[in-house]
Amino acid sequence: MIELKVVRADPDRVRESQRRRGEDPTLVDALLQADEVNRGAGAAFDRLRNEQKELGRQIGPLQGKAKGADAAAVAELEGLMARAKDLSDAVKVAEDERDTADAETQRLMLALSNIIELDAPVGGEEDFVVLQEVGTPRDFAAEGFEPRDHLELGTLLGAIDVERAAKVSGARFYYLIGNGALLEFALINLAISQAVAHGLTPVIPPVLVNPPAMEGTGFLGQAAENVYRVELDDMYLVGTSEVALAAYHSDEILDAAKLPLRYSGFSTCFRREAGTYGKDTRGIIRVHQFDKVEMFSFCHPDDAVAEHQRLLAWEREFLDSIEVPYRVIDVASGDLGSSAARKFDCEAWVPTQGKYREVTSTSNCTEFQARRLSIRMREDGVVRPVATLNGTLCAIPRIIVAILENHQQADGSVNIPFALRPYLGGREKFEPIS
RNA sequence: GGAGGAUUCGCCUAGUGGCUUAUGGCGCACGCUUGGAAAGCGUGUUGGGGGAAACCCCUCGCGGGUUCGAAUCCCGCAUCCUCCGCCA
Repeated sequence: MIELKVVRADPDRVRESQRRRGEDPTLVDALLQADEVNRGAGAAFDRLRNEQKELGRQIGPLQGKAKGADAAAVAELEGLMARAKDLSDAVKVAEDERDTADAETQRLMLALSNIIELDAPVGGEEDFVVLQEVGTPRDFAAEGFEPRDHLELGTLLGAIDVERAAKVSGARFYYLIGNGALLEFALINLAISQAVAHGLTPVIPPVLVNPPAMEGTGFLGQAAENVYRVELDDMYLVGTSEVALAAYHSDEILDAAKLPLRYSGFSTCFRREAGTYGKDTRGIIRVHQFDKVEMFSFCHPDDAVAEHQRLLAWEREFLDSIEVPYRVIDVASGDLGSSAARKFDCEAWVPTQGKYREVTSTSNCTEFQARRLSIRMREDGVVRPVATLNGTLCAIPRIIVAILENHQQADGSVNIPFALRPYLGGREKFEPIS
């Protein structure tokens, strides 16, 4: 959530942010009104409660005197008790009113998305700005053969089996087998060693989390329909290890001098992919379950923009090392998640689709998640929220798509990028199985 | 799944209904002392909200209840520990 003081002091800025996102700007006005009511109710409760406590302090000693059969004390006590009784009722009513007003304010606070960075391009999904293109797509026509798509290649190589996965789990599932499984392990090893080389702490987090963790990271808002819920136990399967990494330091006050704290989480990710019927039905581009190495940083809010660039650079380093053409885009305001103030995606070239497809994504969530999860820092005695940022290092299926399609040869074999070879026993290529 | 125990400030801890405005220690910060340090002494040290300020309110795992008044009594839940059962 954003800071209530900002909403009070500069409501126009928040309205503009909502507008650019294509979300409701009148939420701001509803919130301001709820806040007004809430503060009034809070002050009323405080006053009554103060009076009640003061009265309570008089009753105690008086009861001692009254026991000594002091008639005046008994009379006074009766008077005080009568007033205290009335006050008690009034306090309960005031407390209910305050709680109601507070819950409404809180509800609206949680409904507001993060304030976007003003430099982000304005518009919808198609209004992104291309920041950079790296590498050149191969000219398969010039090479004299028609490229196979990743599923055909994966099947030839004995690396991917979606037919049997459909039998076992249904649509949008897959087996990585043989070379496919080995490729995943190699990718993870490469990603983690790069992360460790940059000083990130590797983490294997839980993938089943409780409601506050999910809510705090911002995935129960507009993204809720894509989250798997384990109803019997009131838990959620994470769609990204970002959830477990962000919540790792929840309810903590970190030492500002020790920031940034950087982690790289490896976990399985689960996504319902609701509302994507008919999209990417072939292959493993859009699946319900996949493994991913994710970077996560808790940093000083003043450093967040620079940290965002750092995460982007590390994403690019990984893509460079698997030698596929890609571009970097600045995601438009209407396509940001509710937590993100700014988002950059890296999209790898997919030859058989003739276009770039998202493979990694990095978001600056500023203090939005930290407020919800209560992750703060102490700096010169002052306590304030940290900034959180996340970025994909390697989302397995899409990286596999990019590698298979971009490094394929006419005979159906696939050259292994140099950086991966050490993690595959020095092999240079995957060959079709007989 | 069953039975017991625990949960108070960064850590340890006192606290069985009203002088609790929560005790003491460790740690930490600042100061005094010192040639310098240690020790010693003094002061400060949970978060959050409201208010111009004085100050007020909330916060003793969480949620209810009893009461004029709850860290304290009652009920429910969560987490952790021990034992039993089951199990990778």
